[in-house]
Amino acid sequence: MHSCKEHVEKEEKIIQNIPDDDNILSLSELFKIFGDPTRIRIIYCIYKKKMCVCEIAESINMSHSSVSHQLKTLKQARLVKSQKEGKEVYYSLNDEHVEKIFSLGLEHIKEM
Amino acid sequence: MHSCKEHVEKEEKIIQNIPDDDNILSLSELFKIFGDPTRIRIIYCIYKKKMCVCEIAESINMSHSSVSHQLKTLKQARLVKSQKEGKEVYYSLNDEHVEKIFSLGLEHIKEM
DNA sequence: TTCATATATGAATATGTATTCATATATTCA
DNA sequence: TGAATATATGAATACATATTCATATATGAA
Repeated sequence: MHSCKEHVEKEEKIIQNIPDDDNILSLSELFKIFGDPTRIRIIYCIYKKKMCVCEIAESINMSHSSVSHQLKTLKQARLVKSQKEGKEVYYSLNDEHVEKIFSLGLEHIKEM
Repeated sequence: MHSCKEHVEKEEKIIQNIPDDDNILSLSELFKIFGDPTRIRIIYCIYKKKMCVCEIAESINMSHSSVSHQLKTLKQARLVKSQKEGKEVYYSLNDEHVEKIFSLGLEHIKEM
């Protein structure tokens, strides 16, 4: 056969198929957001209807502070949006892809 | 209106829509795997054809050791499979969902 | 067998991050 | 105005993890 080094030279075009650094980083950042159980739970909470921080915290049994921090993360990633109503701030999903990405993920783990 | 506490009592059914802990954890573990740029690059490498550790390392310009560690992670998550050929070990994708999850992710970041 | 190459892996290090704690701001109500 | 409630946030802590380094194993070639 041939050595590994020869392989790499012959297959250099593969490198061109890899998205550029910006896309790689954006993509991994996006998935990193979904890679935390608390954030998954929060997203499920507001999946069907908007909820305020207090409701979310009670529902998933986490501290208000922790939920607030994670909501900030989710908002910076533009996956949720917020809407102030009096004392309360209501959060809801901001992206139609979230549902699809979730269902694919669930499909995957159910087949494993 | 009504207080936040009243809200939570009225909406208790929302909790039932949240998948159980096992599924939440499996889902976040799955996305966590995709949440690292090195692993994303590796997956792109072996997206179309199997590659050995050495080829992957050269392609993404990472140390063999680092790539090997990450391949172990990917294999434990059952996203890649390996196949020994002589001195070399070839890795390839092990899941038809990966492609779909990636395309959705790319769709998302391109619209942001 | 000896050497070179390919891969794997435990340990150490460095970095990132989730949660908690204390505190600040804002709103509503008495 | 003062008290209670809802949310936000900086700092500290605790924990997870990506990479490196050193080393081990395995295969093939000389």
